[in-house]
Amino acid sequence: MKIATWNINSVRLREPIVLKFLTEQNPDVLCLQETKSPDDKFPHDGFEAIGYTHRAIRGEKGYNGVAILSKHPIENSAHHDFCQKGDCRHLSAKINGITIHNFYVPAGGDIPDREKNEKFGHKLDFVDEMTSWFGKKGKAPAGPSILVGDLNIAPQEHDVWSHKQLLKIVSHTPIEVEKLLAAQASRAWVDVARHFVPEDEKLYSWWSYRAKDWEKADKGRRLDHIWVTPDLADALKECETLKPARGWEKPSDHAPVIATLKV
DNA sequence: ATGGCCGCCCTAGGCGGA
Repeated sequence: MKIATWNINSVRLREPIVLKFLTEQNPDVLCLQETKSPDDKFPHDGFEAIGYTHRAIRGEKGYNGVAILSKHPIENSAHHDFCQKGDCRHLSAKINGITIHNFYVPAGGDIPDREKNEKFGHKLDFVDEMTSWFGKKGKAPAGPSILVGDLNIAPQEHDVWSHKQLLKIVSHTPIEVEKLLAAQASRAWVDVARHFVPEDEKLYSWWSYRAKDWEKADKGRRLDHIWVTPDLADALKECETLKPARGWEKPSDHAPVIATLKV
């Protein structure tokens, strides 16, 4: 099973490169974030035509939005309303007996202080709720699971271009990292990218639109993650970040991350 | 931090992204 995650920053605008990605990489499942499309305007037809005949979508106008495209039947899909905002930041689907969670964690605004910036508070509360929901007393579904998405936190020193310069920048502050690691511990989730790439090697999935030359500057962050429950760890075969996709025509600022499992 | 770019929306400046 090949599963991919990609923050697409408008699925309608970027339908052509999503189709290119699906055609070239042929994943079984693709989880999208920031689709920025209400459900009645989701571009189903192109995905249907190339074999992604099973889809779960949860979108809203203008912001957020998540979708799961699959070549295999979706046995059931569900949504958990983190922070009770009624927004579109989580969607789960059971495919081939595995529960897949697709997350778009709040970005958190600019100031890393919940007293001065309520978006930062929302982000921290969202990740706390992930920890409790997946914890022993939580209501998240049991069994083999894969958690993917734009978690908007780069936890490790070499998940950012400069650990020192980003310590006070939202996405890499110690409080965010602490909370993300707690969420990871809630089910002993295995960080798939780091399962294959040593911790002292730089690894990014996002490069800002603002850099004049994103590739040359290479000031990236690893914000997009794939986690699996420990019962799936032995099945892990490979994990790739498709960096060239960041340079495709009219790209997203995120690159897709792809994991392959022998299941 | 590079705050220089993107995409969305009651089409145009404001909001959100990170």
